Amino acid sequence: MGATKTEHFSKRQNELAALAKALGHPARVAIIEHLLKVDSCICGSIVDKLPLAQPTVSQHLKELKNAGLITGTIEGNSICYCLDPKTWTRLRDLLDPHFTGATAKKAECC
Amino acid sequence: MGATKTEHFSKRQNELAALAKALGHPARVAIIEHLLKVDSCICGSIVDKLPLAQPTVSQHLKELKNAGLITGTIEGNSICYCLDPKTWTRLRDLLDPHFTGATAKKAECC
DNA sequence: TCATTATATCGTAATATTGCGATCTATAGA
DNA sequence: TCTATAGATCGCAATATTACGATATAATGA
Repeated sequence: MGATKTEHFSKRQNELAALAKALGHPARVAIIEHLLKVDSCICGSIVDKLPLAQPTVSQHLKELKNAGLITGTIEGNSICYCLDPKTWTRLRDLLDPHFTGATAKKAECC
Repeated sequence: MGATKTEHFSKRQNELAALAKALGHPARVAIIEHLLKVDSCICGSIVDKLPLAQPTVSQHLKELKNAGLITGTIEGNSICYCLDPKTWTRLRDLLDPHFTGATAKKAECC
């Protein structure tokens, strides 16, 4: 009780759920959108852009990294975070059948 | 503390996060995929397809409904759940710039 | 070497999620 | 009306997430 029963679901379902979960917080969405905007790799100045304390941002970055959505590379004194295109492609592929199937439905299915 | 500071983020960021969060559990992904598969509206037989008790499934359905990803219509004695194409279109639109931007990045950005 | 800067980690409090047994509600059918 | 069935809701226990102050780590520059 309380713990998600991941073992009862398929690898694919768990994979999609894990990626979606990583995006399931506005701070993490904001981080992603910031990385998109600055285009070049931004380092820890992400902290300045968010209304959260440094340890909290660090924790969110860690979760995004664990999910594979971003990478972090040591750049001298600081860390360079950027989006990982591989994982985003994967997420798109995982969601594509859902988008296609769901939007093909008639609005008043029931 | 412990409560997400949603008010500090944009409406768009919160909207995307809420949809992603709703998909952030394998059971809910499984429900969505089942609804996609049966194509016609399936009712409460979803419970039989999942390795979870009826109250738990009901709760997951509620969350998907709150997020707007599915609709539930009373059908005599039972309830007919189906995907809501509007919300799926919206989610695709919200994610599209991310996919486009992220996959356009060179792999070795750092 | 020592101070500074950048970031991660620890520890902890508040809150949210997950899961389910028990129970409630509402419709269907006898 | 009575009973059965489908779902929702309640209440609780276990666990996970969110947030942050304090502190640790590691590279930079004086």
